[in-house]
Amino acid sequence: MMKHDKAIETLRLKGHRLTPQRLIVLSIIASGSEASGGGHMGVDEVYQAAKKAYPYMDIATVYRTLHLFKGLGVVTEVAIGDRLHFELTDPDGHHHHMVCRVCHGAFNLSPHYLAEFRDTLNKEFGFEPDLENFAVSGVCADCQEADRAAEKEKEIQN
Amino acid sequence: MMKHDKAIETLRLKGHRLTPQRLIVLSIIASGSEASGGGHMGVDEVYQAAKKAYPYMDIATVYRTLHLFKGLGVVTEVAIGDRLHFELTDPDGHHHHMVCRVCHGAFNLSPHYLAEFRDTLNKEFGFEPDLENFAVSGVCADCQEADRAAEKEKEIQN
DNA sequence: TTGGTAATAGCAAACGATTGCAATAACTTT
DNA sequence: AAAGTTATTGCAATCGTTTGCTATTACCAA
Repeated sequence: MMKHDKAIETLRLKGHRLTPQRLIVLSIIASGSEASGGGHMGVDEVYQAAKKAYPYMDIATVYRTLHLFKGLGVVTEVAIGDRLHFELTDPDGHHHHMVCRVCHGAFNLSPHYLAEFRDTLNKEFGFEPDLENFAVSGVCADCQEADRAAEKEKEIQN
Repeated sequence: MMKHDKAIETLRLKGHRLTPQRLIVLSIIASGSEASGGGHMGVDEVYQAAKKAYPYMDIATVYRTLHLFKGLGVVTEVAIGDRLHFELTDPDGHHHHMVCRVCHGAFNLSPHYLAEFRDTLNKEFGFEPDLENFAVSGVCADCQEADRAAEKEKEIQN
């Protein structure tokens, strides 16, 4: 609710137009961030929901709107299993993600785990990393466990 | 030359067939890694070169071959500005990349800068990150400098 | 050396994502 | 309130990449 209004204000301040399509996408992302699991929404998920509210909605508009919001810092993009997902930007400061390559789950990662890494790249190479939308791919604890169990199963069969 | 033979051996050992297409792609990647700048090759770059050696070469074959090689550890994939690039895997141990969002340049990053980060994720969350193909996006020192110069230029005009 | 078989190549269609373009509609100005 | 300006939309074409299918071909065994 509050974030909603702030996002709309941001749009106006930067001279962008307040179209129904943009408001729809915004409200979908906002609701998605509170309901269901994780808060991330896939682009098609957003598109399908938007079509319900406004049947002429085009997928290109969804993409353009999400990228606009991303540029304004209203939403955050996170790549989950090679597909783009979006969520409302965390107002309490950015967080990062660990994305499991097996189950495609996304886990939050506090920024302080990366602060040192950023410092090092800065000082050693003068390189300024984009860590706002940072996500590491890997395998989560559960999937590692499941994998170990499957390995054992295999051994028994031999 | 040497890496070449080792890669071919790896193919055979894992039961993959030695097709002319695969040998062509391998030699192109190998030559690309030595010549020109950086050693990374874009997929289309590989495709165009492969067509010269074998005109019937298909882009799908190039993709499938590169992914096969990647799975075997023969080549390393690095995402440069949202496009996939490939290089022969560094035999002296993996290295990582810093990719500049502005000039699309890729800079090598020694693995020891990430060792601590991996340890932390492991211990804190049980998460095993995929750092073999790790690349951070950001802005390199030169482009930061150019950006600052452009800013100054702008101020003078006002 | 030949024949059998399974992996692979080539083609075309499909995917998710982006872009060019003409028509529309949100904002500004009067 | 109406007209003008310009951003934005919807559509279709296109991008880079992946996938299903059938014909081909590398490899193994006889």
